[in-house]
Amino acid sequence: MRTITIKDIARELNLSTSTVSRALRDSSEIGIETKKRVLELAQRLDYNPNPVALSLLSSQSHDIGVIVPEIANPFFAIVIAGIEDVAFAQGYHVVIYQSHEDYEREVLNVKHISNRRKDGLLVSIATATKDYSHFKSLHERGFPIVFFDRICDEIDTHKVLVDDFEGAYSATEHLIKQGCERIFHVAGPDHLLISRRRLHGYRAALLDYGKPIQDDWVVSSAYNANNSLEVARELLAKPERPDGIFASSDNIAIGCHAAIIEAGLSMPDEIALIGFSDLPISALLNPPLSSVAQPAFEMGRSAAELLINLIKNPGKYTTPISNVLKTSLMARKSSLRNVSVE
Amino acid sequence: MRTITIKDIARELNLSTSTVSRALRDSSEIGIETKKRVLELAQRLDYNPNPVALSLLSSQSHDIGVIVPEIANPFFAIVIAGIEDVAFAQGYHVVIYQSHEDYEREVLNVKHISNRRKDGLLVSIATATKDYSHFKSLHERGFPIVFFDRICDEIDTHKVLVDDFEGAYSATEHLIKQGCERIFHVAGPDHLLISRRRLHGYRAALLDYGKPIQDDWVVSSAYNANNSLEVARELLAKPERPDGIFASSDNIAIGCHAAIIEAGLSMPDEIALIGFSDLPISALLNPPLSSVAQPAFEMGRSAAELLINLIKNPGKYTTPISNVLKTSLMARKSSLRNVSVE
DNA sequence: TTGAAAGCGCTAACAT
DNA sequence: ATGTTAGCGCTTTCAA
Repeated sequence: MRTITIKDIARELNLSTSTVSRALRDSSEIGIETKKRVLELAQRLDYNPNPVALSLLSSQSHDIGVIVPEIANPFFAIVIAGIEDVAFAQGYHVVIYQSHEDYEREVLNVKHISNRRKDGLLVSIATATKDYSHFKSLHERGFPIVFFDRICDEIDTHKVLVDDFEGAYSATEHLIKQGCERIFHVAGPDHLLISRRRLHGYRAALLDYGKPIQDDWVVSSAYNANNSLEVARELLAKPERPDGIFASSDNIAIGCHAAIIEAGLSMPDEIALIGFSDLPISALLNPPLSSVAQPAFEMGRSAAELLINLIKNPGKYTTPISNVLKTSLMARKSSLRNVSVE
Repeated sequence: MRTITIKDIARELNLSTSTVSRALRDSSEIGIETKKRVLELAQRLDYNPNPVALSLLSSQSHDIGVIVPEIANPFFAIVIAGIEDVAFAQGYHVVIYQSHEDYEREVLNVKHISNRRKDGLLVSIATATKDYSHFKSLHERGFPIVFFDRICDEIDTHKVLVDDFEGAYSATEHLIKQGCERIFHVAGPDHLLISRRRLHGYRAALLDYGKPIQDDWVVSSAYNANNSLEVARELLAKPERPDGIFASSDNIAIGCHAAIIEAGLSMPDEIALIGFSDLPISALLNPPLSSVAQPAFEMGRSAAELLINLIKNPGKYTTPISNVLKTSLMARKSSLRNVSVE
């Protein structure tokens, strides 16, 4: 697997490597004739500069690292597509890392990213993470970081998120307007900010509409369908069932959806259901799942733009931006009862 | 962002860099005392070897590249999890590339992988790819490649796949045994081997059971639910509807599922449906989707093992292995009619 | 047991 | 307009 280097070209053309290097980078101080000869040979030999050497020289890799909990979660897959969209156009390559919701793994990922001289980091933190020092020390060393979705409030850098409170509020409001009286919330893990904000939105809506707030109407689930399926089964087995459920994510909602069907209950009449994120699959369920749509692709784009900005202006202190994106309510059959128009 | 190098340690300890290097690698020719001092200081300074320098030196990156069409496809996400499982344990890092089913993109990915001195490549080819020369030239230069799932027959290297023919055969057989008479097949794109093999399995089963084979009972769809939803809508609008559908993948089946519900047809009584892959979501649909399960995680593990083997034994010619994994039929409500037991 | 020097591929002063 | 030299961080002969 011998690869062509600048040396090969120099030898063949009886030039020094620096001349070749300059010719290749189209430097103005190289003779037009020489330039042509170099370019032609490079072309013929299929010369490719060795990025590793470049990286060693410049301490830049033109790679940006992205840590997400799971790529299998379509929400993150779409965010990544948005990130790649911007990064690719700017000449950066996106290296994807999965924390698998595990703290140790996340720490390892961060270490890898820092050691491998990635130019920056985009991250949505793992459920298990309660200590943020691995991010903090990186940030303090001046390493460009942007948080998205599952952000960390303790670190003063750019963030991209949606208005979780408002999204949750409108989802709950929607259930209220559909005539639901016993609205439960299947929340995400407590310590994640998004879980708490969505919970607060749920509570605020109930409060505003004069509905009782019952602590035992809120149960918690991991952000995946397997876990929520179990949680929902228990919920539905209780004597006092909900007649409406707001799930903290679509994955959670999908588990609830399956549990409701399994229990032989009708949706939305006996139980109305709404999720959060509007995954592509949601509209294809039976009945189609209502959800609070998040602009995942746009979130990825925005995060990448902010990060690249940070990378290109090193040291320059810029006030951290928190870009809060809008959600929109997608009301579908899983929650739309035949009530008088709102 | 100054980072600690071997030089810093050498200076501080009044040693040469080579001594430090040797001490760090626990060379036997270094005094026990010196070793201790070096190790301690390295620890205290949080020294991390620069992998970029190592990579330039050794032409190895300890990275392996994986190209998949889309990480948003849960099948590939699971395969990747399997790959990471093996790679991680062997000290390799997995760099994920998406072709987005696009040929140009795939070529770029291959180029990146080769330029960046990745140690090997695992790949499942894009739908749009009809020319394999980018893989061929890499392979001819001795670069380790293993294909999985969407393999390329023209290149003589390790492959990991499932028995698509048999899986498709048993799915079709299952529909026949459920009493279906008009079994349609929503196939994948023609030129993909997996599509063709599944189509052949479908045909073979019909033939064996003395059922007619009708060309217009086979329609083609991209491997995603959006496209298959449209295809299925057309199918169901025709005067002579199917009473059974075998879809070439679960994503395709999910679109069909939604179309069948949308058309108000009952599943499995009016139309029985079965897919291929058994994605995690499939069992959660309403009605739950029957499918041919593929061991995706195992496929990833096997592919990674074969690749690392190839990497560790460079040049050594080994007869290419095709590891064909078993599928298993998951019969669920979308196809299970109340017929006498098979 | 340790050090000096060369080199991986490339670029950027600093010559000429 | 082109060449020489040094160096990015590290390992590895070769010397001592």
